[in-house]
Amino acid sequence: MQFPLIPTYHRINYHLPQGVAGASAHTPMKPVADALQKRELRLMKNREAARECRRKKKEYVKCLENRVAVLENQNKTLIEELRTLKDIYRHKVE
DNA sequence: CCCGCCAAACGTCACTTTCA
DNA sequence: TGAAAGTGACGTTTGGCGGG
Repeated sequence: MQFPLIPTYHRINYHLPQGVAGASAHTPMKPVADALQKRELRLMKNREAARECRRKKKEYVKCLENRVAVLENQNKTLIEELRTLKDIYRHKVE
């Protein structure tokens, strides 16, 4: 994979809100600063959201794995029990 | 040491879902 | 219905480990 010189998400004007990225010398710079600040806030929130999302997913997967382990044990026990009962039955009919 | 490789964690974007 | 939160996908970074 090619390593981009400047990753897209580090480019200053990347995906600024509509009508802001191309601010010319004639337009005041404040809206640009506001938009940048807004973008930074959005990125920060999303960063944290992504972390939380991964944490929850990891926890969920761990729960599922625990459940699998429990069910596998139950299954083993039941198979063993069935074997025992079959043995008892066989001895009775003999 | 210094690589190359791998897995896990990360940041961002784009899209979806939720909720006031 | 629009803003905010949640999440899948993708590319990047990081840290550990074995082999030369």
